[in-house]
Amino acid sequence: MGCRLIAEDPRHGPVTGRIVEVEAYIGEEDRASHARFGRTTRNAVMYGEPGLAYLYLVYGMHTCLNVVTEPSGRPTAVLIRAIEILTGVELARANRIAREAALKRFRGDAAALARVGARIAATPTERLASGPGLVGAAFGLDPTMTGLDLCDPDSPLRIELDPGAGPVTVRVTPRVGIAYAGEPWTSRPWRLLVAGNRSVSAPTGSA
DNA sequence: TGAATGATGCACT
DNA sequence: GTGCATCATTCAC
Repeated sequence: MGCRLIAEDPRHGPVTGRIVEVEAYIGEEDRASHARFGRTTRNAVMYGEPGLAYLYLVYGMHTCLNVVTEPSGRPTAVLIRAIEILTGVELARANRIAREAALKRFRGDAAALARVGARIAATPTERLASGPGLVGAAFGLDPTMTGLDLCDPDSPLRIELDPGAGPVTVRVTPRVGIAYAGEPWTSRPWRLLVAGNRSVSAPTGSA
């Protein structure tokens, strides 16, 4: 929280933004975590070095970005749920449009594509990455980026301190979309968000 | 090999 | 507020 995410596009430059909402997934005992079944091919990187990126496809279409947080052998990760985009805004919009076009397979339906373009052009900048799937779309992320070192200043996908960020109030709530996990995991206050920030995901963002 | 199921977002009512 | 798109990953057989 309070750091910046930077995604370098070799052709079009970087998109950067401030992380304003995250969720923690802690250990195999956390029934909401991808590590709840133990180590698998998909989640192996969660057992790796802290600072590595873990990206996966959810609901068959959205890419979510996580950061491994604890030393090797203990599967923990933080899901980046929302970002306030600071630079590369137009590239972020283009990424959003491209992702949605790919998703809907318009097959040359120019009118439908134009409607998506118009809607995203009208989306306020602060809502371009206000959800975990939207972060993936706006920053042009995909699961093949798993394993990148987010702490490496030379990495095309990285996290840096944000000296420009002033003091903020951090609010905690239960995590979103994990009803299947059961108690006590559904109630654990492991979602963190910047209070009052307009880039926080709806609908619980106002909580 | 097969079936169930999501760490979601959008269109429509 | 409800329904749906869409498929990799997972577990059970």
